[in-house]
Amino acid sequence: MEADTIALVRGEEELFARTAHLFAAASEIACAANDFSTWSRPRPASFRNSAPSTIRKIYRPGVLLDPSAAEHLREVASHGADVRITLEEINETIILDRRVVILAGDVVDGVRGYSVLASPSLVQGVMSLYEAAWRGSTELAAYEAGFAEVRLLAPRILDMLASGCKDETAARELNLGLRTYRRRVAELMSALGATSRFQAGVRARELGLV
Amino acid sequence: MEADTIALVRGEEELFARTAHLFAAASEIACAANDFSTWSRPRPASFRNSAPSTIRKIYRPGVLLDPSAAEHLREVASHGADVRITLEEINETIILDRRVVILAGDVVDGVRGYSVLASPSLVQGVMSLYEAAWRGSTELAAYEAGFAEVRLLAPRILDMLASGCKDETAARELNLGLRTYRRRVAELMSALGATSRFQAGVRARELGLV
DNA sequence: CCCCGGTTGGCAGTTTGCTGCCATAGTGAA
DNA sequence: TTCACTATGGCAGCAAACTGCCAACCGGGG
Repeated sequence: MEADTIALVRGEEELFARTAHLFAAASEIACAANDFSTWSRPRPASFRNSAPSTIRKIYRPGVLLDPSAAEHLREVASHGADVRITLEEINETIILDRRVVILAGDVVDGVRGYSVLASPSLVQGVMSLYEAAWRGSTELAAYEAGFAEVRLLAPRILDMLASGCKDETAARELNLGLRTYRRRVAELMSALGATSRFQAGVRARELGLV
Repeated sequence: MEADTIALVRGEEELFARTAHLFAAASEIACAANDFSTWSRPRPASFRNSAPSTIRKIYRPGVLLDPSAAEHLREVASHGADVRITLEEINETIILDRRVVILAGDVVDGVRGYSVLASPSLVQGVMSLYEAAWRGSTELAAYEAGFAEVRLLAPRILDMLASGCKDETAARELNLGLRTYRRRVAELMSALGATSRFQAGVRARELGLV
């Protein structure tokens, strides 16, 4: 892959086929993802012949609502990766050794497209954006500390929301004040990165929480 | 299975294993389902040794939003089945030859439970409810006639909703009046059988529409 | 004991979403 | 053209949801 090429790749299989050697050789990996389905597919161990010195990952808070996903994140973090949580919308991104950038694009016909960039100036630009996002995000452990409590109530809130009943009914059902219930819903929506209840419903379903 | 037995079955596999002979022998099948994942799994042709004389199916309007599901429904209908659409919430049900009732229950640990009833009085009761639902529903073809137009706009409405923007913004984006946009949303929600936007988001995602 | 930081929930005001009503405009049939 | 029917969208009133403010209510230190 030449240094100034922009390669368009369709599907994760092709992506990994063409970038396996880069992953294998990378000593520094930085990535960002909105949900957990991206970049998280287990890859053959053969792809990895030496542990990269630094791994940085940025996720949306929503992934923490899925217990197994949260567990996986903690696992990764305990192996030396830096995992952070951001409240902002973020494009799915991988940066290898500050030299190659992989940007996820749209899904057409069920397969996602990826752009692989190696041009130094482009990589430089993406890298600075990534750094900004990184600075604006929170360490996983710190975030989780204040998040554990929300998770306790979240499933029941989600059940109420998904049942289609109105806030007043749901609050009564959960023995909460209307104000408190709505506070919880607001926290939940912020955790899901949603700005409308419809969107929150979609994301909750995407994460398999309902 | 004795005539006055209520059998509880866990999972579709067990259900079909225990009722395959009933399906094979049935000359009249009536069923109702909210979405398309139930009862629609293709079954081995060996289960069927003579075509039932009448097949009746009731679905929620939401299934028509999924093109492939709608196509499948038309296919079934063209083979002689009576397919209808109802606006009401409806429990997943199968009635075989007016003698055996299968009612879907809750999902626990990922597998759905089913109750198989053969008691004449119970079957009678369920049957009358089914008939009521049947009378209150609309022939597929008739329903689709007035539905085609909604489907034209639905994807864009869904995109707007899923993007989290507010109605005013979405209406502008689609060159619609606010009133008309909200009318479309209301139609869509009714089609999805949702009473809140959160619920609509969940169902839209369930149907893979976003 | 008091003080503190945090949570709760009532109240009120604002925003957003919902719907009936109706004037208007377009379309097709008689 | 005239009539009937339907879609549109503005308006108004209402319902639901969001939010700031604040008083009340906890535990845990001092």
